[in-house]
Formats: sequence, structure tokens, C-alpha cells
Amino acid sequence: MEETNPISIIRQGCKLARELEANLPNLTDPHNMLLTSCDEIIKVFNTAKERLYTTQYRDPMSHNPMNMLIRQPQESQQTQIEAAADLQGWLRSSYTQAMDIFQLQLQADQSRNPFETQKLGSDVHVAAAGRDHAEASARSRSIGGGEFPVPPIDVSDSGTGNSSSQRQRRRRDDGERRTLTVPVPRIGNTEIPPEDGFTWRKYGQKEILGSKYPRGYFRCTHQKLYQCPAKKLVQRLDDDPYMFEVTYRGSHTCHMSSTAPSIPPPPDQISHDIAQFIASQPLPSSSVPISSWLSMDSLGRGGSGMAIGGGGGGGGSGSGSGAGPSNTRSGKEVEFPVADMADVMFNSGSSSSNSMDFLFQAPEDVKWKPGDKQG
DNA sequence: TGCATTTGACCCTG
DNA sequence: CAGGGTCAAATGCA
Repeated sequence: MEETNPISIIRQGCKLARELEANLPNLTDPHNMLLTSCDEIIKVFNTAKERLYTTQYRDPMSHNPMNMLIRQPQESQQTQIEAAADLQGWLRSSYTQAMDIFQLQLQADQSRNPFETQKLGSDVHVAAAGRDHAEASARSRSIGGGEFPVPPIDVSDSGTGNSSSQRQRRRRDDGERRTLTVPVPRIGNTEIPPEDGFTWRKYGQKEILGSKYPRGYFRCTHQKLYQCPAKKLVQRLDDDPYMFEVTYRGSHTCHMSSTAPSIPPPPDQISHDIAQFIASQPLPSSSVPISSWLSMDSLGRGGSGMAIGGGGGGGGSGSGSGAGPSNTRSGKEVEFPVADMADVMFNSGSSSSNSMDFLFQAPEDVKWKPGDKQG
């Protein structure tokens, strides 16, 4: 009765995710439904994760489920592709769901007292300002779980905009922070914090008491230009180095500013790159079976070459960021499409590109609405 | 040259 | 006062 094959479990999770996705438009009670469904999905994938840890798959490379899929010699290539497609489908669903939940939160937050903290479930937590994050981080571990950056009311933050004779360092209480935990690539450059479609500039790093890993401080790249107050804190979890806890503070106003470019910087930057890529490639639309994607040679090249965030000298300055051609796979014969896919998905190794976004972002799916206030 | 990261010091808050 | 958050000079890269 109990399924022990991780792949089968993952498939089951994918199935659940797809069901949820299919039901999304019909939800009468979105929050409860989403909570329940997400919990289920999370459970299934946690089970799969445990299986992966406790079976022969447990080798460094197998931390990456895609690698696990690839490295099963007994599985036919077709089976691998199917499994990868399932996984990819689920991940895409997760991303979509996350965005949907985020939207629901936005709506709820706006219709209620905007200051009211909202909880979405056991995996979700709001770390009130000043609250101990370590505690929160220990609780939240799932891909789908966690919170999403909801624009607080304070758009006036920035602390740097005010004129003053003295250095102003208002550690202003944002009222709330939105924290979520996200997985990091288990191969490649795991030092790079997960991308979220926005462009961030690191402005600090600090050792945090009681934490093994330092906390990185990022602010929106457009802070100066558009006084965008968005910030995020990225910290690796003590008990799971493959998970990052990302705390968002402030909301992105860079795409709302009247002086801001008509094209919203973050997501559209991605979209722009995607659009360009799509325009130059016979990239299938979202209606094309994902398994077909997997066999597409072009995938790898588009994914790894895109520079979204960090950009410039950044990228860890020598961290071997893959934003350049160095990471492209030009000339490489794609012998194993799944491997290629995995490589793109988990081994972007770039501080400035979001391969996952690229892979999963179907324009109609991504509903990232940072700082959406106009409703 | 411009932009990003690094890093030590400073400042704020509990 | 301790610890977290931010600043800004130094440095590196394209």
C-alpha cells in the first residue's frame, strides 16, 4: 500500500498539484481550499524527500531530484522524461499557486485592515518585526509553503531619502515582514540566493547570533532611481543548508512610479528576455506538452544566459556567475534532454538569472504583483 | 567608468 | 548593552 518509490510519490504530488491548478478557477473558498491542497501536496513531497534521503538515491548529486531522475539507469529514457515532466509540471504549478496565494493575500490584505497580519497555514509564518527568525525558519520548509512578499503600506521607507545633516539610519519597523523558505540548487553554486524575479542589490551581510550562516541584506536595484523601498533578507537555514529563508520587507514601487519605465523592471525584464528568446526560438507555448520542452535543445541556452538581476560586475564578482556566455552551452550537443533541463533548472549558477522563472514562467501563469496597490 | 559586492563601522531598537 | 540593520569606502569586474 505504501508507495516507496520516490518517483511515484513525486508523480502523485504532481497529480495533486495539477488537480489543484485545475480547480483554481472554481474555488469558492480559496484560502481554505488552497491551504488544504497545499498541505496535501507538501506532505506528499515531504514523503518523497524522505524517501530520497533514506534510499539509495542518497548521494550528493541526488539531492537534486532531477539528478535522481537522470541517474536511474534502470529507468528508460522515456520514463525519465515523463518523470521530469511531472516534476517540472509540479514545480510550475507550485510557482503558479504561490503566486495565486500571494494574490489572494494581497486582496485580503487590502480589503481588510492592511496592517493585519494574515496567516495562511502551518507552513506560513509572519515574522513580526523584531521577532526571532530562527524559530520561524525551523517551521517552514516546503516549496509551496511560506509567505509571499505582500506590500506593506509603507512605501515611504528608504530611510535614505530624507535629508538630514547626519546619516540617517532608520531601522523603521515595517510592521511586518513576509518570510518564506525556498530551496536552493543542490548542485552548482548554492551560495547564490534564490531568485524571485526582482533585481536586488546586496548592501550588507552580517553574522547572526545563533545562526551558522550569515544573513544577506538586499535592496531593490531601483531604490535610488525610483525610491523603491523593497528589501529582502536572505539567510540559509541552520538545519537545512539547502533552504534559504527569504524575508521581504517593503514593496516594490519601482514599477509604479510615474517616472519609472513603462515596463515594470523586474518581471518584465525577465519577460523581455524570455520574449526575445521566444522570438528567436520555436519555443512551444504553454499548451505544448512539457515533455516536448524537455527535448528542446534550445532550452539550456536560453536559460543560462539570461541576466536579470545582479547584472553588472556583480554576480559575486568572480563568483563565476553564469550571466555570460561562459555558462552557455553553445556547441554542446544535447544528448540527454532531461539532464539538460536539470542543468538549467538547478545549476544556473548565476546570481543574475532566474532559470526557474524562465522555465516555468508562462505569461498567463505568473501573476507576480509586487506592490500592487491599485487593485 | 559605472555598477556591483565586500566589509568594517556606525546607528537604532529592544 | 547586545544584536540586528544600514551606510559607505574599498575593491573588483565588464
